[in-house]
Amino acid sequence: MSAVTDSLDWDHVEPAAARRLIRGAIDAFAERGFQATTTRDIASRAGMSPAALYVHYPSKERLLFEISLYGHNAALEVLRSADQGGTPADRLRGLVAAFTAWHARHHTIAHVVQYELNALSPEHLAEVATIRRAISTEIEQVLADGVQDGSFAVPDLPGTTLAVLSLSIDVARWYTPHRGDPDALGKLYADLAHRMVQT
Amino acid sequence: MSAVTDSLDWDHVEPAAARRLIRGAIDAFAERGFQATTTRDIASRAGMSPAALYVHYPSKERLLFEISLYGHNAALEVLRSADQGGTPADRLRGLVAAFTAWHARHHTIAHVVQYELNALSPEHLAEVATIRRAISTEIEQVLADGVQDGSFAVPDLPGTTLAVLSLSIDVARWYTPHRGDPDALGKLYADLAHRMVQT
DNA sequence: GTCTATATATTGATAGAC
DNA sequence: GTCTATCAATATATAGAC
Repeated sequence: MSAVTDSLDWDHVEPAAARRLIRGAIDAFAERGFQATTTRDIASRAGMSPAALYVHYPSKERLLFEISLYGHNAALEVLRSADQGGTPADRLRGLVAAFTAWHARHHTIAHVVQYELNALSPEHLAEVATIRRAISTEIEQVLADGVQDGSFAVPDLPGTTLAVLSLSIDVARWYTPHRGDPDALGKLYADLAHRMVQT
Repeated sequence: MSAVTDSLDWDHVEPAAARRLIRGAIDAFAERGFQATTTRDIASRAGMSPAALYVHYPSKERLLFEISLYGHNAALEVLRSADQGGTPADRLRGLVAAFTAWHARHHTIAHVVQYELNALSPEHLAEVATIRRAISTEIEQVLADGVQDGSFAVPDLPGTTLAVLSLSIDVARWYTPHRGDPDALGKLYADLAHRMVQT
């Protein structure tokens, strides 16, 4: 995984105060949830007064949207970068390993991305849902390719796609750094996902 | 699955007003999350004033605890009832099918059970965590038995236990009734889980 | 662009009548 | 056991000085 596609340091956010707010919001949302997080808490983590937050973002929801949008795009990019060609088996293993490791390595933002969707406005949710469909399609296409060339047996393609995605996504629910190396977890899950579909 | 062990109609809660509060709270917590749910909303769903809630429960958190405790016990009971003996493969398939179908059929309460843990008080969380460990042990033991008799190949027992649990638990995140029959989903996931570990 | 101070709304929970 | 009325705390967001 390249350093660029895995970059989640929010260096593109300017000025630095806005970046501190994003980082503070991610930590707060992941720890306590969107609704339980106060703007005072976010501002405090960024080292400023509650009022200063509104110079950079018009609402708490907008902060969540920026995080969710960029996080979803980062996850999609990781998947696409991981598709290195080769047999469907190789490709599936690469996708699952990368997607799983991403959810472990970036478990804080991944938690916000996967479990705070219902706090988004309907318009913002729709925008994020487009990216989620693209993520799902990446997995489904590889499974379909494996069925096509006979290397996979998948009686229920949508259901199995969802199951493979579930495996990786649920990592954001339980992962903490003390639970092991993200890449090792990625390899384990790549193996398990491959076994689920191989002929 | 017997009607008794799958019963989640809260008939044991008396009087009826308290039962209406529990049911209203489950729907509200699942729809909006614990923090975003107001006591007014819960009372309104139960057809009473906000003040009447406190006659039956001392706090909003206590309502969540009652739901979480009973929900966890119901999930554990479903797992234990599903262990009908036989080969490790038969037992694993039975456990995964039942546990998955339960999360689909009772996706509303399952969502509260799985995703509102951090809203519990430390004491209440500790009580629920005991049940969660028992649930995990049920799966782990069957996998260990399969390794023992040579029918399963599981290089990482804790990691694979977590992966099997993830598959079922994540159902509570995405399932809605229009996404298919709970029992059919259970059978699909039983098959996928079995393939993950079979030699 | 940050601050202090505050407007305005809403929250969880309580008091007291019936 | 339910109600109306309300308290006290806290929330998001804004006003205006610097």
